Amino acid sequence: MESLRDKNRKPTHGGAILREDMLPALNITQGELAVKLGVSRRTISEILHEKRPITADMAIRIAKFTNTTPQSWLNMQQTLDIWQLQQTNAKAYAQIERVAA
Amino acid sequence: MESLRDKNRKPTHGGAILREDMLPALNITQGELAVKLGVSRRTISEILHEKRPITADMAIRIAKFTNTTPQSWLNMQQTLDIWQLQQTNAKAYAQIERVAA
DNA sequence: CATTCTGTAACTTTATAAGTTACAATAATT
DNA sequence: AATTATTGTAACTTATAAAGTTACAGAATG
Repeated sequence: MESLRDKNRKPTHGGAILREDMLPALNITQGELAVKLGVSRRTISEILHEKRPITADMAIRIAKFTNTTPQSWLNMQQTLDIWQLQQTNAKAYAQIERVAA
Repeated sequence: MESLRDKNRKPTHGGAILREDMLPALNITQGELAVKLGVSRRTISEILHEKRPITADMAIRIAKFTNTTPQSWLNMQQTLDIWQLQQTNAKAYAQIERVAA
């Protein structure tokens, strides 16, 4: 079974939102965006391709430029980070026992 | 003016919750907690003293052990990260202009 | 007072975000 | 079609920081 709310589904990367929704609307090149945000073109490119996380610093920059909140970007990243760790560290986490409620 | 909701106030570190609420209730030593979570005693000590962030990995470990959610711990950390960056990088962020809505 | 627990210094290892430069490939413009 | 702009990415470097280990002094506990 699959659905939009499938918990096992890989969460959305902020870069996808940026790439699919924000950038087209802004009508701006990656190079221009990089200058606006004060980062390198490479950083922008890699975020758009979901090759690196949106860090707290990047979230603040993107948020300011786009009139959104840093939290909205970081929450996405966080959800993804947790999902990824649960995949890669499943064994380690399975060893942790819950305390009695 | 100061209040609990003061936006300029430094946000709470997850370590404070752990130190003040969770640990006392659990009746467990730092060393024991470290073993339970599968990390070093030093890591626990420093988190309790708010000397390091609660990373995604730590959030998952703490959450599993205490029957809470990784998100709740990471959200706190995130809010703190953003607050701290806005203090230290204020100049850089001030340079970023907002796009026309 | 003896044992346990805690804080932290010193040091090492590992990971990774981010920058710069460069170049080939693709896309857009005239 | 030819020119120019834009993009993706490799190679390399730098900087930061999370986490571990060991060790020891001081505080707390029994």
